[in-house]
Amino acid sequence: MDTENTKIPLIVVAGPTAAGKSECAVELARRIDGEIISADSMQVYRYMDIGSAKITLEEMMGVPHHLIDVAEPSESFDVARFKEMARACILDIHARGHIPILCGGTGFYIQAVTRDIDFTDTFADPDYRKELLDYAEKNGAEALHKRLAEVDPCAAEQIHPNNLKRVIRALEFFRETGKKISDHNEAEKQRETPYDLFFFVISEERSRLYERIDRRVDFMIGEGLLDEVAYLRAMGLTRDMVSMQGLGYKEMLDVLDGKISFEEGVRILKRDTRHFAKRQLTWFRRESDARWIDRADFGGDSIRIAEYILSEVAKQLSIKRPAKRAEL
RNA sequence: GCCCAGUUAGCUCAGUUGGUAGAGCAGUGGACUGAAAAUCCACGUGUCUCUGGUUCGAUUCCGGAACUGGGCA
Repeated sequence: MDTENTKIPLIVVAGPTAAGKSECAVELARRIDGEIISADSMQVYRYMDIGSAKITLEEMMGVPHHLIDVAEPSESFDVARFKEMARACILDIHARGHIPILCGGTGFYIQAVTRDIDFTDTFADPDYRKELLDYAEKNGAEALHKRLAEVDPCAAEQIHPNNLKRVIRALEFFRETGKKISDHNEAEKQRETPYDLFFFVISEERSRLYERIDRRVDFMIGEGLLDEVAYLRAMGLTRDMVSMQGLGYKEMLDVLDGKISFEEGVRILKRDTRHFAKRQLTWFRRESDARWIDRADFGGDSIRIAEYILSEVAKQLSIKRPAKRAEL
C-alpha cells in the first residue's frame, strides 16, 4: 500500500478555543480507526483538568489520546519536547496501522510538527535567561535589544525591543550555538511537511465564538475551577511556573490571593480567553495548508463536521473501514 | 414641585480661555521557530442630548426642553 507514497498521512483538526475540535476529532477517529494526539500546551500538564478543558475518559469514547497528562505542572514543557514526542507518536500510530490525528489549538506546537521544525541543536538556559532579564530591568529593554543588534542585526530588526522574551531567546540562541537565530529561522522556514497532510481549521463567526467562550468559562466555574486551582496552589505551584500562566489558572490564583474579586476574575478570564482565541485565529490564518470550516455551515454539529472531514480525506486516501472498533 | 450636578467613541471619562475632539477599557488587524493559554506591535469621525440665541464661526457662552443621578419639600 505504501510502496508508492511513502508519506505518512496526518490529519490536523485545529481551531480557536471552544470551537468544538475535540468532539469532532473523536468522531473522526472512530470512523477511520485513528488515534488522537493532543496539540495543547496546557493539557500536557497533569491535574490541570477543568481549566484546560481536558477531554474526559467518557468523551474519548475509547479512542486513544496521546500527549495529555505527560508533564508535572511544576516542570516546564515546551515546543521542542512536544515536537519530539508528537513525532514519536505519529510514527508509532502509523506503524500500528492507524491514522494519526493532531487535534488542538496551540498553533506553534502544530506548526512545529507539521513542518517538522528542527530544535535539536539548540538549548534552553534558564540561568542565562534570568541574567538577561535582570539586565533589561536594570538598563532598559532598548539596551538589551542593542546587545542583540551587535550579534544578530537581522534578528534585532525583526524583534521589537519591548518583546523581551524574543530578544532573550535570540541572545540565548547565539550564546549556545554561536549562530544567529535569524539564520536558523530562515532555514527552518524553508522546510516542507514530511506528511501527507490534511489540515483543517474549525471556526465560526466571531460573535458566536465569543458567546461560546463565555459559556465555557461559566461551565468551568460551575465544574469547580476555583477548587482545582486552590488544590494546585496547595501543591506549591506558583504563578512564575509556565503551567500557572495558563488561562483560568493565573486569574483564579489572583482571586485566591485576594488581589481581585471572584467576579472580577471571571470577567478577566472571559476577556483574556477572547483575546486568546483571536490570536489563535491570526496564527491559523497564515497556515497556507489550512482548509477552513465554518461551524455554521454544518449547523454547529461536530458530527457532521467530522463526516465532512472524512469525505475530504477520503478523496485522496483510501481508508479501510475499522475492523475491530467497528460500531458500538 | 423646587434646587444642584451631569448628558462627548460600544463602556468609563477627559477636553476645547469659542475655530467640529482624546485617553483607558472593549473591539479589529498583525508578529511569533525551545516560556506560545506566553510575549510583543499597530489601528480612535463620534448628529460632542435636542432646540432657540449671541457670533464670521458654538460641542464649548446664554435661554429653553428632554433624560439621568443626588438633595429639599
